[in-house]
Amino acid sequence: MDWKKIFPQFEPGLIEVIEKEAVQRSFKAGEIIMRTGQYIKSTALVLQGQIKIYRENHDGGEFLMYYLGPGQACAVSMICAIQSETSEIMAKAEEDTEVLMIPVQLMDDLMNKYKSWYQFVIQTYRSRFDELLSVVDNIAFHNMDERLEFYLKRHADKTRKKTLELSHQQIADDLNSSREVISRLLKKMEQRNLVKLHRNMIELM
Amino acid sequence: MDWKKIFPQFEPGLIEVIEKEAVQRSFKAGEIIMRTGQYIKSTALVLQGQIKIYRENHDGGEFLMYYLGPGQACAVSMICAIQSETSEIMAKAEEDTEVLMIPVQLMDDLMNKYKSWYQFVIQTYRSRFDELLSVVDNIAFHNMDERLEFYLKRHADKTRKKTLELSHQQIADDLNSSREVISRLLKKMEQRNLVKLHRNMIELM
DNA sequence: GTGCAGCTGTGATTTCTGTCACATTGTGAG
DNA sequence: CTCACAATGTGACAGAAATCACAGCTGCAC
Repeated sequence: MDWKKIFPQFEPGLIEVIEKEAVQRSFKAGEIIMRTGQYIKSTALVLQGQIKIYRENHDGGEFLMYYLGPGQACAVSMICAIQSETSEIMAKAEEDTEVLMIPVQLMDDLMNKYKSWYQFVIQTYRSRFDELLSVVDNIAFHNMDERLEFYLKRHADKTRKKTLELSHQQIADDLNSSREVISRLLKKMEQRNLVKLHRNMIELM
Repeated sequence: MDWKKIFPQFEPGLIEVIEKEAVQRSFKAGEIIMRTGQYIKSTALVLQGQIKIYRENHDGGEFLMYYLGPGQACAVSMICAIQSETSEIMAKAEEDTEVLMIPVQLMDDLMNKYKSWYQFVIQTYRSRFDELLSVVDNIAFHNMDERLEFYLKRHADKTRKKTLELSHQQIADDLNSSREVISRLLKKMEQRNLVKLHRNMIELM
Protein backbone atom coordinates (compact mmCIF):
# COMPACT_ATOMS: atom_id res chain seq x y z
CA MET A 1 0.00 0.00 0.00
CA ASP A 2 1.55 3.25 -1.10
CA TRP A 3 0.89 5.61 1.78
CA LYS A 4 2.87 8.46 0.22
CA LYS A 5 0.01 9.10 -2.22
CA ILE A 6 -2.29 9.67 0.72
CA PHE A 7 -0.03 12.31 2.25
CA PRO A 8 1.32 14.04 -0.86
CA GLN A 9 2.15 17.18 1.10
CA PHE A 10 4.92 15.48 3.09
CA GLU A 11 8.46 16.46 2.14
CA PRO A 12 11.09 13.87 1.12
CA GLY A 13 13.11 13.97 4.34
CA LEU A 14 9.99 13.47 6.42
CA ILE A 15 8.89 10.55 4.28
CA GLU A 16 12.23 8.91 4.83
CA VAL A 17 12.00 9.17 8.60
CA ILE A 18 8.46 7.86 8.66
CA GLU A 19 9.41 5.04 6.35
CA LYS A 20 12.11 4.04 8.79
CA GLU A 21 10.43 4.58 12.14
CA ALA A 22 6.71 4.15 11.71
CA VAL A 23 4.84 0.88 11.95
CA GLN A 24 1.86 0.00 9.83
CA ARG A 25 -1.01 -1.71 11.57
CA SER A 26 -4.33 -3.19 10.52
CA PHE A 27 -7.57 -3.19 12.44
CA LYS A 28 -10.63 -5.24 11.63
CA ALA A 29 -14.04 -3.58 11.42
CA GLY A 30 -15.38 -3.18 14.94
CA GLU A 31 -12.03 -3.45 16.65
CA ILE A 32 -11.30 -0.93 19.40
CA ILE A 33 -8.16 1.03 18.60
CA MET A 34 -7.99 3.11 21.72
CA ARG A 35 -10.00 3.32 24.93
CA THR A 36 -10.59 6.01 27.49
CA GLY A 37 -7.76 6.14 29.99
CA GLN A 38 -5.37 4.15 27.84
CA TYR A 39 -1.80 5.33 27.67
CA ILE A 40 -0.84 6.68 24.27
CA LYS A 41 2.42 5.52 22.74
CA SER A 42 1.95 6.70 19.19
CA THR A 43 0.06 8.97 16.84
CA ALA A 44 -2.07 7.34 14.20
CA LEU A 45 -2.27 8.42 10.56
CA VAL A 46 -5.15 6.83 8.73
CA LEU A 47 -4.29 5.21 5.41
CA GLN A 48 -7.48 3.33 4.65
CA GLY A 49 -10.88 2.78 6.17
CA GLN A 50 -12.77 4.80 8.76
CA ILE A 51 -12.15 5.35 12.42
CA LYS A 52 -14.93 6.49 14.69
CA ILE A 53 -13.92 8.81 17.51
CA TYR A 54 -16.41 8.91 20.35
CA ARG A 55 -16.90 9.56 24.00
CA GLU A 56 -18.10 6.93 26.41
CA ASN A 57 -20.21 7.53 29.47
CA HIS A 58 -19.72 5.85 32.86
CA ASP A 59 -22.92 3.85 32.33
CA GLY A 60 -22.42 2.69 28.79
CA GLY A 61 -23.80 5.65 26.85
CA GLU A 62 -21.89 6.58 23.73
CA PHE A 63 -21.61 9.81 21.85
CA LEU A 64 -20.13 10.15 18.39
CA MET A 65 -17.73 13.02 17.87
CA TYR A 66 -16.35 12.49 14.40
CA TYR A 67 -14.88 10.12 11.88
CA LEU A 68 -11.33 9.95 10.59
CA GLY A 69 -10.71 8.88 7.03
CA PRO A 70 -7.63 8.34 4.86
CA GLY A 71 -5.20 11.24 5.02
CA GLN A 72 -6.39 12.32 8.46
CA ALA A 73 -4.89 11.92 11.89
CA CYS A 74 -6.16 11.82 15.42
CA ALA A 75 -5.67 15.23 17.02
CA VAL A 76 -6.21 13.80 20.47
CA SER A 77 -3.43 11.29 20.01
CA MET A 78 -1.11 14.03 18.80
CA ILE A 79 -1.80 16.26 21.73
CA CYS A 80 -1.57 13.45 24.20
CA ALA A 81 1.44 12.01 22.45
CA ILE A 82 3.39 15.21 22.70
CA GLN A 83 2.78 15.28 26.40
CA SER A 84 2.71 11.52 26.87
CA GLU A 85 -0.67 11.58 28.49
CA THR A 86 -3.63 9.26 28.44
CA SER A 87 -6.51 9.29 26.03
CA GLU A 88 -9.86 10.83 26.93
CA ILE A 89 -11.71 9.27 24.05
CA MET A 90 -12.52 6.00 22.37
CA ALA A 91 -11.48 5.08 18.84
CA LYS A 92 -13.02 2.21 16.95
CA ALA A 93 -12.46 0.94 13.43
CA GLU A 94 -15.73 1.31 11.54
CA GLU A 95 -14.41 -0.58 8.57
CA ASP A 96 -11.26 -2.62 8.08
CA THR A 97 -8.62 0.00 8.60
CA GLU A 98 -4.95 0.57 7.93
CA VAL A 99 -3.01 3.06 10.03
CA LEU A 100 0.54 4.24 10.29
CA MET A 101 1.70 4.47 13.89
CA ILE A 102 4.30 7.11 14.61
CA PRO A 103 6.06 6.74 17.95
CA VAL A 104 5.58 9.51 20.47
CA GLN A 105 9.27 10.20 20.85
CA LEU A 106 9.53 11.39 17.27
CA MET A 107 6.86 14.07 17.54
CA ASP A 108 9.01 16.90 18.90
CA ASP A 109 11.75 16.20 16.45
CA LEU A 110 9.45 16.05 13.44
CA MET A 111 7.76 19.27 14.49
CA ASN A 112 11.07 21.06 14.59
CA LYS A 113 12.65 19.64 11.48
CA TYR A 114 9.87 19.31 8.95
CA LYS A 115 7.72 22.23 7.98
CA SER A 116 5.25 19.96 6.20
CA TRP A 117 4.77 17.92 9.35
CA TYR A 118 4.34 21.01 11.46
CA GLN A 119 1.70 22.26 9.07
CA PHE A 120 -0.04 18.93 8.98
CA VAL A 121 -0.27 18.91 12.77
CA ILE A 122 -1.58 22.46 12.94
CA GLN A 123 -4.08 21.68 10.21
CA THR A 124 -5.21 18.62 12.12
CA TYR A 125 -5.72 20.59 15.33
CA ARG A 126 -7.64 23.18 13.45
CA SER A 127 -10.04 20.85 11.70
CA ARG A 128 -10.69 18.63 14.73
CA PHE A 129 -11.30 21.70 16.86
CA ASP A 130 -13.75 22.99 14.28
CA GLU A 131 -15.45 19.65 14.14
CA LEU A 132 -15.82 19.61 17.91
CA LEU A 133 -17.27 23.09 17.74
CA SER A 134 -19.92 22.03 15.29
CA VAL A 135 -20.72 19.06 17.52
CA VAL A 136 -21.21 21.42 20.45
CA ASP A 137 -23.40 23.64 18.30
CA ASN A 138 -25.53 20.72 17.36
CA ILE A 139 -26.32 19.42 20.79
CA ALA A 140 -26.52 22.87 22.35
CA PHE A 141 -28.85 24.46 19.83
CA HIS A 142 -30.71 21.74 17.99
CA ASN A 143 -33.39 19.17 18.71
CA MET A 144 -33.05 15.52 17.91
CA ASP A 145 -34.80 15.80 14.53
CA GLU A 146 -32.26 18.33 13.26
CA ARG A 147 -29.37 16.45 14.82
CA LEU A 148 -30.54 13.31 13.04
CA GLU A 149 -30.62 15.07 9.68
CA PHE A 150 -27.16 16.46 10.28
CA TYR A 151 -25.92 13.04 11.27
CA LEU A 152 -27.27 11.37 8.14
CA LYS A 153 -25.80 14.04 5.90
CA ARG A 154 -22.43 13.79 7.54
CA HIS A 155 -22.49 10.04 7.23
CA ALA A 156 -23.40 10.24 3.55
CA ASP A 157 -20.55 12.69 2.98
CA LYS A 158 -18.05 10.41 4.64
CA THR A 159 -19.03 7.29 2.76
CA ARG A 160 -19.91 9.09 -0.49
CA LYS A 161 -23.02 6.99 -0.79
CA LYS A 162 -26.67 7.87 -0.80
CA THR A 163 -27.58 4.61 0.86
CA LEU A 164 -26.53 4.31 4.46
CA GLU A 165 -26.20 0.85 5.92
CA LEU A 166 -27.20 1.57 9.45
CA SER A 167 -29.70 0.17 11.89
CA HIS A 168 -31.83 2.54 13.91
CA GLN A 169 -30.13 1.24 17.01
CA GLN A 170 -26.68 2.20 15.74
CA ILE A 171 -27.85 5.72 15.01
CA ALA A 172 -29.46 5.98 18.42
CA ASP A 173 -26.17 4.93 20.03
CA ASP A 174 -24.16 7.50 18.09
CA LEU A 175 -26.57 10.26 19.10
CA ASN A 176 -26.94 8.96 22.64
CA SER A 177 -30.65 8.64 22.12
CA SER A 178 -32.99 5.63 22.00
CA ARG A 179 -34.03 3.42 19.15
CA GLU A 180 -37.73 4.25 19.33
CA VAL A 181 -37.09 7.98 19.08
CA ILE A 182 -34.91 7.54 16.02
CA SER A 183 -37.43 5.22 14.38
CA ARG A 184 -40.20 7.75 14.84
CA LEU A 185 -38.15 10.66 13.57
CA LEU A 186 -37.05 8.66 10.54
CA LYS A 187 -40.68 7.84 9.81
CA LYS A 188 -41.46 11.55 9.87
CA MET A 189 -38.55 12.22 7.52
CA GLU A 190 -39.89 9.56 5.20
CA GLN A 191 -43.27 11.28 5.19
CA ARG A 192 -41.50 14.48 4.20
CA ASN A 193 -39.84 12.53 1.38
CA LEU A 194 -36.34 13.14 2.69
CA VAL A 195 -35.48 9.46 2.99
CA LYS A 196 -36.71 6.00 2.10
CA LEU A 197 -36.47 3.37 4.80
CA HIS A 198 -35.41 -0.22 4.32
CA ARG A 199 -34.17 -2.90 6.61
CA ASN A 200 -30.65 -2.02 7.78
CA MET A 201 -30.50 0.67 5.15
CA ILE A 202 -31.58 4.25 4.70
CA GLU A 203 -31.77 5.87 1.31
CA LEU A 204 -31.29 9.61 1.11
CA MET A 205 -33.43 11.45 -1.43
CA MET B 1 2.05 45.66 34.76
CA ASP B 2 4.75 43.04 34.82
CA TRP B 3 3.52 40.41 32.42
CA LYS B 4 6.69 38.32 32.67
CA LYS B 5 5.61 37.09 36.10
CA ILE B 6 2.45 35.72 34.53
CA PHE B 7 4.35 33.71 31.96
CA PRO B 8 7.41 32.61 33.95
CA GLN B 9 8.06 29.71 31.59
CA PHE B 10 9.00 31.95 28.68
CA GLU B 11 12.69 32.04 27.80
CA PRO B 12 14.66 35.31 27.65
CA GLY B 13 14.88 35.56 23.85
CA LEU B 14 11.16 35.05 23.53
CA ILE B 15 10.44 37.68 26.13
CA GLU B 16 12.55 40.14 24.20
CA VAL B 17 10.65 39.56 20.96
CA ILE B 18 7.29 39.85 22.65
CA GLU B 19 8.42 42.97 24.45
CA LYS B 20 9.27 44.50 21.11
CA GLU B 21 6.43 43.31 18.90
CA ALA B 22 3.39 42.74 21.06
CA VAL B 23 0.81 45.35 21.95
CA GLN B 24 -0.94 45.52 25.26
CA ARG B 25 -4.65 46.25 25.19
CA SER B 26 -7.35 46.82 27.77
CA PHE B 27 -10.98 45.80 27.58
CA LYS B 28 -13.72 46.99 29.89
CA ALA B 29 -16.02 44.48 31.55
CA GLY B 30 -18.70 43.48 29.05
CA GLU B 31 -16.77 44.53 25.99
CA ILE B 32 -16.76 42.13 23.05
CA ILE B 33 -13.21 41.19 22.13
CA MET B 34 -13.97 39.03 19.16
CA ARG B 35 -17.10 38.04 17.27
CA THR B 36 -18.07 35.14 15.09
CA GLY B 37 -16.80 35.62 11.57
CA GLN B 38 -14.34 38.33 12.47
CA TYR B 39 -10.94 38.20 10.87
CA ILE B 40 -8.16 37.41 13.33
CA LYS B 41 -5.04 39.51 13.25
CA SER B 42 -3.42 38.47 16.49
CA THR B 43 -3.31 35.95 19.27
CA ALA B 44 -4.30 37.11 22.73
CA LEU B 45 -2.47 36.26 25.94
CA VAL B 46 -4.48 37.10 29.02
CA LEU B 47 -2.65 39.12 31.66
CA GLN B 48 -5.46 40.11 33.96
CA GLY B 49 -9.20 39.60 34.24
CA GLN B 50 -11.43 36.95 32.69
CA ILE B 51 -12.49 36.35 29.13
CA LYS B 52 -15.56 34.34 28.36
CA ILE B 53 -15.42 32.21 25.23
CA TYR B 54 -18.82 31.24 23.90
CA ARG B 55 -20.77 30.22 20.87
CA GLU B 56 -23.64 32.26 19.51
CA ASN B 57 -26.69 30.93 17.78
CA HIS B 58 -28.33 32.46 14.72
CA ASP B 59 -31.30 33.52 16.83
CA GLY B 60 -29.52 35.01 19.78
CA GLY B 61 -28.96 31.92 21.92
CA GLU B 62 -25.62 31.76 23.71
CA PHE B 63 -23.64 28.84 24.96
CA LEU B 64 -20.66 29.14 27.28
CA MET B 65 -17.63 27.10 26.38
CA TYR B 66 -14.99 28.20 28.83
CA TYR B 67 -13.22 31.05 30.55
CA LEU B 68 -9.69 32.29 30.03
CA GLY B 69 -7.79 33.73 32.96
CA PRO B 70 -4.32 35.25 33.48
CA GLY B 71 -1.57 33.10 31.99
CA GLN B 72 -3.89 31.54 29.44
CA ALA B 73 -4.36 32.09 25.75
CA CYS B 74 -7.10 31.61 23.23
CA ALA B 75 -6.49 28.36 21.34
CA VAL B 76 -8.95 29.34 18.67
CA SER B 77 -7.09 32.54 17.95
CA MET B 78 -3.82 30.64 17.74
CA ILE B 79 -5.16 28.11 15.32
CA CYS B 80 -6.90 30.71 13.23
CA ALA B 81 -3.94 33.04 13.47
CA ILE B 82 -1.53 30.50 12.09
CA GLN B 83 -3.77 29.99 9.11
CA SER B 84 -5.10 33.55 8.98
CA GLU B 85 -8.66 32.44 9.14
CA THR B 86 -11.75 33.86 10.74
CA SER B 87 -13.05 33.20 14.21
CA GLU B 88 -15.87 30.75 14.87
CA ILE B 89 -16.51 31.92 18.39
CA MET B 90 -17.29 34.96 20.51
CA ALA B 91 -15.00 36.36 23.18
CA LYS B 92 -16.20 38.82 25.79
CA ALA B 93 -14.41 40.43 28.72
CA GLU B 94 -16.17 39.29 31.88
CA GLU B 95 -14.19 41.70 34.02
CA ASP B 96 -11.88 44.53 33.13
CA THR B 97 -9.20 42.71 31.25
CA GLU B 98 -5.63 43.22 30.08
CA VAL B 99 -4.31 41.24 27.15
CA LEU B 100 -1.12 41.05 25.18
CA MET B 101 -1.76 40.92 21.44
CA ILE B 102 0.81 39.04 19.41
CA PRO B 103 0.63 39.66 15.68
CA VAL B 104 -0.20 36.69 13.48
CA GLN B 105 2.91 37.02 11.35
CA LEU B 106 5.12 36.20 14.33
CA MET B 107 3.50 32.87 15.14
CA ASP B 108 5.42 30.65 12.74
CA ASP B 109 8.69 32.23 13.67
CA LEU B 110 8.12 31.96 17.40
CA MET B 111 7.09 28.34 17.05
CA ASN B 112 10.31 27.51 15.28
CA LYS B 113 12.70 29.51 17.39
CA TYR B 114 11.46 29.24 20.93
CA LYS B 115 10.90 25.91 22.59
CA SER B 116 9.05 27.55 25.46
CA TRP B 117 6.60 29.16 23.06
CA TYR B 118 6.11 25.92 21.19
CA GLN B 119 5.34 24.16 24.43
CA PHE B 120 3.01 26.90 25.54
CA VAL B 121 1.03 26.60 22.32
CA ILE B 122 0.83 22.82 22.53
CA GLN B 123 -0.21 23.07 26.16
CA THR B 124 -2.89 25.58 25.21
CA TYR B 125 -4.29 23.32 22.49
CA ARG B 126 -4.31 20.44 24.84
CA SER B 127 -6.14 22.14 27.68
CA ARG B 128 -8.72 23.87 25.47
CA PHE B 129 -9.40 20.63 23.67
CA ASP B 130 -9.88 18.89 26.99
CA GLU B 131 -12.16 21.62 28.16
CA LEU B 132 -14.26 21.33 25.02
CA LEU B 133 -14.42 17.59 25.57
CA SER B 134 -15.79 18.04 29.05
CA VAL B 135 -18.34 20.51 27.69
CA VAL B 136 -19.47 17.94 25.16
CA ASP B 137 -19.70 15.33 27.91
CA ASN B 138 -21.84 17.61 29.93
CA ILE B 139 -24.47 18.42 27.38
CA ALA B 140 -24.42 14.95 25.86
CA PHE B 141 -24.78 12.95 29.05
CA HIS B 142 -26.20 15.17 31.75
CA ASN B 143 -29.48 16.84 32.60
CA MET B 144 -29.81 20.48 33.43
CA ASP B 145 -29.54 19.93 37.19
CA GLU B 146 -26.14 18.28 36.87
CA ARG B 147 -25.00 20.78 34.29
CA LEU B 148 -25.95 23.57 36.66
CA GLU B 149 -23.93 22.05 39.50
CA PHE B 150 -20.96 21.61 37.20
CA TYR B 151 -21.32 25.20 36.05
CA LEU B 152 -21.40 26.59 39.57
CA LYS B 153 -18.38 24.55 40.61
CA ARG B 154 -16.40 25.63 37.60
CA HIS B 155 -17.32 29.23 38.23
CA ALA B 156 -16.27 28.98 41.84
CA ASP B 157 -12.95 27.45 40.79
CA LYS B 158 -12.27 30.24 38.35
CA THR B 159 -13.02 33.07 40.72
CA ARG B 160 -11.72 31.26 43.81
CA LYS B 161 -14.72 32.42 45.75
CA LYS B 162 -17.54 30.55 47.42
CA THR B 163 -19.95 33.34 46.66
CA LEU B 164 -20.88 33.74 43.03
CA GLU B 165 -22.20 37.08 41.90
CA LEU B 166 -24.56 35.93 39.21
CA SER B 167 -28.21 36.47 38.40
CA HIS B 168 -30.32 33.50 37.42
CA GLN B 169 -30.72 35.06 34.00
CA GLN B 170 -26.96 35.14 33.39
CA ILE B 171 -26.67 31.48 34.29
CA ALA B 172 -29.58 30.60 32.04
CA ASP B 173 -27.87 32.41 29.17
CA ASP B 174 -24.60 30.60 29.69
CA LEU B 175 -26.35 27.25 29.72
CA ASN B 176 -28.69 28.20 26.89
CA SER B 177 -31.65 27.54 29.15
CA SER B 178 -34.33 29.77 30.64
CA ARG B 179 -34.43 31.77 33.80
CA GLU B 180 -37.40 29.94 35.33
CA VAL B 181 -35.75 26.55 34.94
CA ILE B 182 -32.58 27.76 36.62
CA SER B 183 -34.52 29.39 39.45
CA ARG B 184 -36.37 26.17 40.16
CA LEU B 185 -33.28 24.01 40.03
CA LEU B 186 -31.45 26.39 42.33
CA LYS B 187 -34.36 26.22 44.77
CA LYS B 188 -34.03 22.44 44.77
CA MET B 189 -30.32 22.73 45.39
CA GLU B 190 -31.04 25.05 48.28
CA GLN B 191 -33.41 22.46 49.74
CA ARG B 192 -30.59 19.93 49.50
CA ASN B 193 -28.38 22.40 51.35
CA LEU B 194 -25.92 22.70 48.49
CA VAL B 195 -26.32 26.45 48.13
CA LYS B 196 -27.81 29.47 49.80
CA LEU B 197 -29.60 31.93 47.53
CA HIS B 198 -29.43 35.69 47.78
CA ARG B 199 -30.22 38.48 45.41
CA ASN B 200 -27.60 38.55 42.66
CA MET B 201 -25.50 36.14 44.63
CA ILE B 202 -25.24 32.42 45.22
CA GLU B 203 -23.36 30.99 48.15
CA LEU B 204 -21.88 27.52 47.79
CA MET B 205 -21.96 25.32 50.86
C1' DG C 1 -40.42 -26.49 6.70
C1' DT C 2 -39.52 -24.62 12.15
C1' DG C 3 -37.56 -21.68 15.26
C1' DC C 4 -34.88 -18.00 16.76
C1' DA C 5 -32.76 -13.55 16.78
C1' DG C 6 -32.48 -9.09 15.35
C1' DC C 7 -34.90 -5.17 13.16
C1' DT C 8 -38.71 -2.13 12.96
C1' DG C 9 -43.40 0.04 14.13
C1' DT C 10 -46.58 1.90 17.61
C1' DG C 11 -49.22 3.20 21.72
C1' DA C 12 -49.20 4.64 26.54
C1' DT C 13 -46.92 6.94 30.12
C1' DT C 14 -43.51 9.83 32.51
C1' DT C 15 -39.90 13.10 33.05
C1' DC C 16 -37.55 17.06 31.79
C1' DT C 17 -37.44 21.48 29.87
C1' DG C 18 -39.18 25.60 27.84
C1' DT C 19 -42.82 29.11 27.75
C1' DC C 20 -46.43 32.19 29.30
C1' DA C 21 -48.53 34.74 32.84
C1' DC C 22 -48.28 37.04 36.89
C1' DA C 23 -47.14 37.93 41.80
C1' DT C 24 -43.63 39.35 44.96
C1' DT C 25 -39.45 41.38 46.64
C1' DG C 26 -35.29 44.13 46.82
C1' DT C 27 -32.75 48.30 45.51
C1' DG C 28 -31.40 52.57 43.89
C1' DA C 29 -32.63 57.27 41.91
C1' DG C 30 -34.92 61.17 42.67
C1' DC D 1 -40.70 58.05 50.86
C1' DT D 2 -42.09 56.68 46.32
C1' DC D 3 -41.57 54.99 41.98
C1' DA D 4 -39.52 52.22 38.65
C1' DC D 5 -37.10 48.44 37.46
C1' DA D 6 -34.60 44.40 37.88
C1' DA D 7 -34.45 39.91 40.13
C1' DT D 8 -36.88 36.20 41.84
C1' DG D 9 -40.85 32.83 42.90
C1' DT D 10 -44.60 29.98 41.16
C1' DG D 11 -48.40 27.76 38.76
C1' DA D 12 -50.21 26.08 34.42
C1' DC D 13 -49.38 24.18 30.18
C1' DA D 14 -46.96 22.34 25.88
C1' DG D 15 -43.62 19.77 23.54
C1' DA D 16 -39.52 16.78 23.22
C1' DA D 17 -37.56 12.70 24.46
C1' DA D 18 -36.92 8.51 27.29
C1' DT D 19 -38.98 4.33 28.75
C1' DC D 20 -41.96 0.32 28.80
C1' DA D 21 -44.62 -3.01 26.58
C1' DC D 22 -45.62 -5.57 22.67
C1' DA D 23 -46.48 -6.91 17.92
C1' DG D 24 -45.05 -7.88 13.34
C1' DC D 25 -41.55 -8.83 10.10
C1' DT D 26 -37.16 -10.63 7.83
C1' DG D 27 -33.68 -13.54 7.27
C1' DC D 28 -30.73 -17.11 8.72
C1' DA D 29 -29.53 -21.75 10.86
C1' DC D 30 -30.88 -26.18 11.23
